[in-house]
This record gives sequence, C-alpha cells and structure tokens, in this order.
Amino acid sequence: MYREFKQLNLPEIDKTILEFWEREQVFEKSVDQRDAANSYVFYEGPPSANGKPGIHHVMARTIKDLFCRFHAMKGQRVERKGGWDTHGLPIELSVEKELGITKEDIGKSITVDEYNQKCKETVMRYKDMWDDITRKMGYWVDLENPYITYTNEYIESVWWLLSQLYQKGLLYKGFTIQPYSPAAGTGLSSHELNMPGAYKEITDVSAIAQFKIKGTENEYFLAWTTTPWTLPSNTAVALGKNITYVKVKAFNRYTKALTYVILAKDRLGAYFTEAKADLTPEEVKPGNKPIPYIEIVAEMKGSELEGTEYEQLLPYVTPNKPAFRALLGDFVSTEDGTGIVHIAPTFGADDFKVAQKYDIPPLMVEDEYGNPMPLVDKKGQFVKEVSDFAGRYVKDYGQEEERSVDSDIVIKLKTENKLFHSERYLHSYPHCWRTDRPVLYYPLDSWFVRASSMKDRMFELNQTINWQPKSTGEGRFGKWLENLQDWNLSRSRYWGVPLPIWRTEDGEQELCISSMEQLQQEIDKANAALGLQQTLPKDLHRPYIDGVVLVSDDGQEMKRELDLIDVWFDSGSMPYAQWHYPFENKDKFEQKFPADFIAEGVDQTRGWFYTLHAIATMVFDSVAFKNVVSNGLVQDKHGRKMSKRLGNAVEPFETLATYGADATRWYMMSNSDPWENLKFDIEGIGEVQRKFFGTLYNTYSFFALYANIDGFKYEQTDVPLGDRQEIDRWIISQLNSLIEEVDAAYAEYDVTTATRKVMNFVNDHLSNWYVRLCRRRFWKGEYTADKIAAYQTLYQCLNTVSKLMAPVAPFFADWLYGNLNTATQKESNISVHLADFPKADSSAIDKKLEQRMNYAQRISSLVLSIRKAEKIRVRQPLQRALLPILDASFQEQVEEVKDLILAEVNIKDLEYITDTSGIVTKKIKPNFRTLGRRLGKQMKNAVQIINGLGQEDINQIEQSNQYTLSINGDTYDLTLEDFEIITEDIPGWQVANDGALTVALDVNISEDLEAEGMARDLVNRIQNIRKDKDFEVTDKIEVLVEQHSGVESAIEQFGSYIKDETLAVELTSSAELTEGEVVELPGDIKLHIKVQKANL
RNA sequence: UCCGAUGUAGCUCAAGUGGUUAGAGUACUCGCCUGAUACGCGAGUGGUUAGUGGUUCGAGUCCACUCAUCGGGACCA
Repeated sequence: MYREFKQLNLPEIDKTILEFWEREQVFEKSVDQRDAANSYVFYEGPPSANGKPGIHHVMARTIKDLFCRFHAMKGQRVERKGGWDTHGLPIELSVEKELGITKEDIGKSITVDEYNQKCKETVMRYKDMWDDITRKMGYWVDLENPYITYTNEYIESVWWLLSQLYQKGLLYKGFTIQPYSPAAGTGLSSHELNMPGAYKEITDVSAIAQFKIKGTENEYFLAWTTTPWTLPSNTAVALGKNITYVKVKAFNRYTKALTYVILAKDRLGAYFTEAKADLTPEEVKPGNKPIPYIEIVAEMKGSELEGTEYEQLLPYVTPNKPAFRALLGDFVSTEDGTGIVHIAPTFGADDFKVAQKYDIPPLMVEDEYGNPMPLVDKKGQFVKEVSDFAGRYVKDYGQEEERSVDSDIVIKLKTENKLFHSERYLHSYPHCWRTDRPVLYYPLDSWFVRASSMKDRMFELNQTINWQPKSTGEGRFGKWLENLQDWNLSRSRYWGVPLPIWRTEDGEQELCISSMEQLQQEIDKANAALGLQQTLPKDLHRPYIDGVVLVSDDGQEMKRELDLIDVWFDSGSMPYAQWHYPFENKDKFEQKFPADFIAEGVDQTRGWFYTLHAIATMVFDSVAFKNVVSNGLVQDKHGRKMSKRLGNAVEPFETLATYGADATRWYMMSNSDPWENLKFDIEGIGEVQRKFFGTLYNTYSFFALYANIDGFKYEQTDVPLGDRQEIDRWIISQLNSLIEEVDAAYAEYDVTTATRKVMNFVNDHLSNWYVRLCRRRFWKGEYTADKIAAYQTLYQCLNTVSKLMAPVAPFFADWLYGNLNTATQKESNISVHLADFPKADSSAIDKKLEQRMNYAQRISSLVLSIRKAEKIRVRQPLQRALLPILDASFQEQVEEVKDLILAEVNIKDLEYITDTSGIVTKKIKPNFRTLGRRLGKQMKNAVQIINGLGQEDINQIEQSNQYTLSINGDTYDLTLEDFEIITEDIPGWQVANDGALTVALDVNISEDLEAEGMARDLVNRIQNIRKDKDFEVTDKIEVLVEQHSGVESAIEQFGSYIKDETLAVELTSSAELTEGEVVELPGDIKLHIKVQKANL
C-alpha cells in the first residue's frame, strides 16, 4: 500500500525523515557507497560558533549542500568535513565585553592564560545551536570529526605553511601606517574604525604652510593641513600631475612680506580676491580670508614642478636621505586646500606610499634602544627632539593646557613667515571606540606576506577557476588581485595563532619554526646553551609559547615576535591544516587538493576566497578550488540589510519550524540566482509551499488513492512506450527532456534554472495537464493495460521528480521516494540520496510530440479565451472551431491531439482551413533576423514595402515560396523564410491569436447545443446536491425536476445522459414540485430539484 | 569620494550571439466547486524596460553620462 495522508505537513516530514536518516545513517552510506577514486572534493568554510546562526547561513549552506548531494547522486564520493573558526578579534571583543575589561587589563587584572581560556570557552558557545540548525536544515556535513582552528595540530600546519613562505622569502617585517589609539595604546582594525560613532565631527586648527623653494628669495609652495602637529615630520609635498598651478605675487598677511606663492589655479578664488597691481602691504589684513594679490606671474602643470626642492619647514630632525621635494600623487585633488598636499610619511598611509615610491625617507629618531621611531611616541606625545613641543600631546588625550599644540605650532609658523593662513576647521575624524579619544595614523611594526610579488601568478591561476557568477571572479576578485597589496599578518592580540618567529634582540638573527619537532630540537639546543629547563608547551597559544626562549647560532637569546597572525590565514590554511598536513594524512591531502567546489557569500571575496587562493598559489603553485559559488546577501523584503537594530532579521529556527526546511531552501534557490541579493520575503516561502510542494503532494495523493484501490504495485513489466497513449508518451518525453536540462543546470552550478524547470514540469505539465486530462483513466473502468500504463507513467514521473529535486529539497524528495518505493520495492535504495541521478533516455524524447501537445495547450487556451470574451460558459458545447493551417505538418500534428482539444474546450469538431484565400485576412511582416543581415540599411524601405503587401501578394508568396524585392534599383530574391505571415482575422468569426497560432470559434448555439449545455448544467446541479447530502459515490438516486420550459428539451434529448452521469435510476419532471433544492440555471432559470436515494 | 553590482508590471523574477505584440508567478478584476488539489482552475487588467544622449536599418540588450539601491575600498591633506 502507498501511504496516504490527511494533508501536507512539511515540518512533520522533516522530523520523520531526519529520524530516518539518523537511524539508518543515510549520510554516511551516501558517502561510503561511492568509490574514493571518483571523488568530488568540497571544502567547508568554517563558521564561528561565537555568534548565532542566521537565515543567511541557511542560504549559504543550502548551496553547499545541494551541489554535494547532486554530485553524490552522480556517483562521486563527497566527503564533507566540517570545521570551526575559533580565533579572532570578534571573539576577543565579546570576551572583553562580557568580563567588562579592556585590552589593557589583559596581563594585569587577568592573566593571558585566563583570558585565552575564556576565549576558548566562548568560541563554542553556540555550537549546539549550530549543530541544531545544521540538522534541521538538512545540511549534510561531518560534524563528528570537524577541524578546529585552535588545536595544536591545526596550528602546527599553519606554522608549516608560514615557514614555507618564510623560506621562499615571502615573509618580512616592515612598518605600515595604521589606525592607532594612543589612549588605548593599541592599533585598531578597520572594522573597529567602521563601528558606528567612530567618526565624530570635531574642530581642528588648520594651517596653510609656506614651503620655501630652494634657491629662491621668497617663493613658496602652499600646502594645507588639518593636522599641524604632523608638520615637523614633513618630508615632501605632493602635487597633481595634470592640475594647473599658478604663481601669485602677494603680501603675507601676517608679516607683510612680499611673497610668490604657488597653488592650484582652481583654488585661487578660495584665498584671493582680486588682482591689484598697486597693492600695499597695509591693505592685507590677517582677519580677511580671501585677500587681494598683486599679480599672477606664472602658470604651470603639476608635472613641471615634479622634483622641485624646498627648504625643510621645521628643522628639528635631519633626515638620513635627500628629502623635501615636490612629488606627484594621484590622490591630490583641488576640492579643498591648495591643490598641494603636505606629506608626512610617518603619519599617513598615502603619504607613506608616495614617499616610498619616490624614495623619500620618513622623519625618524632613535628610541632608547636605538630603534627608529617617529616624532610622536606611542602615548601621542612629541619626542624630546621636537624641542619646543617635547612631551606635548598632539591631540586631545585629556591633558589640560592653555592652547593645543596645533595652535602653538601655527603661532610659531606665523612668526617665522612660514604661515600663509590658518583657521578653525570642522571635519569628521576617527575616534577610538573604547576610549572615545582621537585616533592617529601611526607607523606600526608588522609582519607581511609579500603577496604582491606573486600577484601575476595568482591572476593567472584565477583565470582557471570557474566563478559563479563570472563577474565576481573577473571583476571583483580579478581587480583585487591586480592591485594586490602585501598582506599584513600581524595582530597584536592574544587569542590566535602565534607567529612562529624568534629573533635576537637586535633583530639581526631570526628563526622561523615549522613544526613541533623542530621547536623541540631548538628548545633542547637553547636549554643546553643557556642552561634552561624549558619543555615543549602543551598549548601552542600565548602565553606558553611566549615563554620559550631559543638560542641563535652565536649563542644569543632569541625571543618570539609577540604578534599573532591574521585569523584569515587560519581559514585559508584549512585545505592543509584540516588534515594536519604535512605531519599526517599526506595521501588524504593529495586526494583532496584542490577542491572541486566551495561556496560562501560574496563578502568572502577578499576574505576566505582570497586567503585560500593566496596560500595555495604561494606555497603550492596551485589553485585551491576549481569551482566557486559566491552567494549574495540576504536582505529583508524591502531590500534592506537585515540587522538586530532594525529588528528585521529573520529567525531561521522559526522559519524552518513553520515552513519546513525544503520550502525554505527551495524558495531561496528558485526565487533568484543565489549570487543576486535575495529580498527575503516569508510569503514567498508560503507560495513555494502551496504551489510547488502542495501540487506535488496532491499529485502523489491522487496516485496513491487510486493505485491502492486498484492494487497497482508496479509488478507488471513496463508497457512499451509505443503501446501507451499519446499523452503518456508526451509526459515521458517531457520528463526525459527535463532530466537533461536539470542535470545540465546542476552541473553548471545553476540551481535556479534547475528548480524552476522542475517546478514548471510538476505544476504545468504533470499536474495541470497530464493528471487532469487523465483522471478518468485512473478511476473509471477495469484494471486494464491502459490503466496500468497510466499508473506506470505517473509513477515514473513522480519517482524521477523525487530524484531531480532531491539536492534542493532533500526531505520531501526522500519522503516521496520512500512512499513510492516501500510500496513497490522497485528500487533497492532505502533513500533517494543513495540513488543515482536519473539518466535521460533520449529515445523517449519526441520533440514533435512535445510540440503538438504544446499546440493543444495553446489552442485550448485560445478557445477558452474566446469563450470568456463571448461570455459562453465551458459547459455549453459549441459546434466547431476553425484552424488556419500554418504549414504542411501542422494539420497532421494537431490531428493527433484533436480529441484532447475537443474534450478540453467542449466543442464538437475542429476544422482546418487549407485554402485560406478570400476567407482569412493575413498580416505579413518581414523576418528581421534573416533580412536584417542581408539588407542592412535598406531594411527601412523593405519594411515599408513588405508591410504594404496586400492579401493577393501574401497568397502569391505562400504559394510560390518566392518574392522579388526591389529597392532603389537593387533586387533581392526572398523566400517564405524571410517573412512572418499570421492570420489576423476571419471575417464573421470570433478570433484569437497566440504568436503564429490562430483560432476561430463558431459561437452559434443551436437548439440542440443549448439543450446539451443545459443537460450538463443539470448534471452539475444534481451532483452538487448529491454531494451536499453526503451520498456515497456509488449511491443510486431518483431525481425529480420541476417543470420548466427552459429545461424541457434538455431532459427530453439528454435524459439518459443525465441519468448516466448522476447514477439516477429515474429522472422525471413534475409541474407541482415545491420540495427539494432550489437551483439556478443559465437563462435566469430557478427551479426545484429533488434528489433522493433510490429504493432498490 | 573611488570601484563593482543591480535597476524590466504594485511585488518577486524571465527575456540564445542586438531582430519588431517585453513574458511568468504573485497581487488585483471577472468567471468557475463532479470523484487529486479553492492551499485549486481558467480568462483578463497592468510596462515611456530608472532617466538623458549616442552607436545601429533595428537597443531591455552595446556605449557615455545622470539618478537610485546594495556591497566593497578610501575618509587622507
């Protein structure tokens, strides 16, 4: 028996199937039954269990899951090792928040050990929740043996990778300008800077300084700055290559000295009013912002000024290399300032970069250990070399002072004739989110991966990767690789993979550790040389690893560089570290590298996708993955980002519990391509549930109901296709076409097409055409070969659909498959996920058959459309429809499906018009596709000529299949192919068109037809009454109809038909009937009908 | 501000290499309850394809600019 159900309950199915999977270990079997030699390698991008799973995780994991399931069904072995990302700043921050501490407390009020212990506990906080969502959404991944990034084994593999980079000379120490909070004494990540409220509007003193050009008496560059405290560190000025500059003769407003100042022509108006040849110094007052000038003495492009040397503005410290020159920078604009930018390489990222390019040194002094440091120390105070301002804070760090150091610097410049102008300036400036104090851009020591040196190779290898969508790979990722910067690995944090580099105090000698074994050897060596008792730490994290002192070849102590590495390196290491490669599982790794498939959100483009690619390229000269699907964001239904703050985040557990995993998954995959941002609308899931799963469920229920009655268990051999009805062969043909299309779509990682095709097949073809038209075959008559053929056909469709949908809707598919196969035992698999993906039988595909059924559907639709327009109900039979034939095969084709059409639209006959001349009005159009290429510019004239052709000409063309077109003396021989001819109208008939198809309907209703229509309505009313009275389907009845002129002939002519349809043993009319039900019939007829069970 | 993506019916999405009635579903209107399904079926209304300009015989499709939304980077003088 096939199981029958009261109604569709997807969440219930989820539960049942989930239990079944676990009980039968279906996932394990689906992997184990496939040969390792035919592997499909998938890498799981590790989530962090530190946060709760969201609906976007369901999205991303649906994609991962479905392609793995698909390939498993295609016969490949698809192992899916899970993983957890356990390190990183977000975890540290959440721990600090919880403990109510800041970074500064670590090592003081809490030991590093305790702190890291706390991180380790926190990191798996929501693991249960993640495991739960993984189960409930049907994501098959091995959670028993996941890789965990904080384990010693994982770290050891990461170390090995780092040492590989180190040996290739790809790891170096340098400094970069990074956001740094002197108040907190820590560098800030860009994500901390992007926290809401980080940028505040503050007022600073801005200054336009005069940089005196070397070898001149009184010529100056004017450069603007909002941070006068960086002026002592100035070593260059930057100009725009294509910006036009002017040299202006003017008086200094403070000193009244005659000067020639250079600034961008576009900025002239911001600082100067008008030219006055006889200007006197007294006319220029300090308070006036724009001031008059004497004249413009020269004009030049920025490029002409490149290399111009000037005198140091504030000579506290002398640089060790030539400096103080004009450079060209593409970041220079004329939107504000002077079009000349002051460059302090120690305090600006752009400054640093452009200075490096021109080999201009930063201004540095030596600290107490002799190491170089900038003119401002890590507390934000000027160093002693900046004599007048030594010890002063450069920004507001809570100190009390009369004037800010910026103001004092401005005053100093003013008195030395080095200031052009100064004013207060309101701008937004980043602040430390913990201390609320201003951030400085500050040079910090960091370890870098020389990724830029490998960018060409990365770019090349990227071209072999199949990106879905393509644009992300070529555009976003490709562009990123083209402009690749070195990878800053350093994080001055506690909970992460420690950098395995030990250095002597002078930094002259260093050692990069590549394994525990090597570390042990080095420890032994150090113990011997230094007389220590060190042992290998049990935990490779800080603080234990920090305590390890090693020894250099010449006997010096070596200490570990205190940095941790960027967590992104952790996750990019997973192809190797998940197997503890190269220390274990060498063969395993070799089998599983690179991945066939990975998938994550687009936000991972510069994250995981990049780190995987970079490490694989640099260490193995290989791609890390061959196919990648990057999915878009999940937004709310209005296209806004989901966030806790807006309260529009969708709760995944709730969604799964309400709609079931399959409807949710199916909705997300079918609604739009996964790489588009998904406007997540919960009603869309409801729609999928109703329209797709509901329909498929009903189709199954229908099948089960009658198959159980007839005892169909698919015991008979298949009825040969040739012996089955046309409509059976049609749906089988459609089904096989569907298999081909869906298989291809999945293979190309195009799940949206796959799901839409399946949906379309189930709704339009299977349910609404095949089953609807075949209903009678299932319930009427004996258990004949034809009936068996119908069952076999429908069974095959359902069974195949279950396999086609299985990757996306694994629960329902397995439920459906199970219901079918437990009854028939036709396939030996206990689960659809152990089955092979269906193979299309191309011999069963009959495109001509598909075409003629398509005609049948469209012709039916046209007839119904005319009925509707003419307000003639379908129950009213009509005599005939006319069909102008399109081409030779058309009539033949339609003839095959004629009976279907007649029954479907309730007409008696279908007639073809072959000789259409004089009967129909035709319309002719040029075929733009064929003619456009040939005619080119003549097309316009041709259109005019062709559209002007009359009925005669059209007939002529149709018969002779040739036409000579002449335009302006040129002639072209055209054939029927070059035209589109459609029947527009049949005078005197009601006509409808659909593309080239035209249908005319005879809407005359003869008395006979009217009576037959009435008879059908009577049947309908009587059946309704039967149903209202809850009669059994098999009950015989007696019918008494009130006498009425409108139904007389119906009862007379079609009495036996009515009796037959309603199982009436008697049908009589009576003039005086006042009992029974009042029914309304066409023609405003109201009368009584009395129905009662027959006494037999 | 720079880079990228997107913009088609009220909403969610389609429209081979440019080819002439821009299609589905949903919503809405109207009509249909007889043995699978009203969680259904049928028919209809609904578009200046964001805007402007260009290339072309022909543009939703190609190009330029503008606007809007989203994402990423920069926020520095």
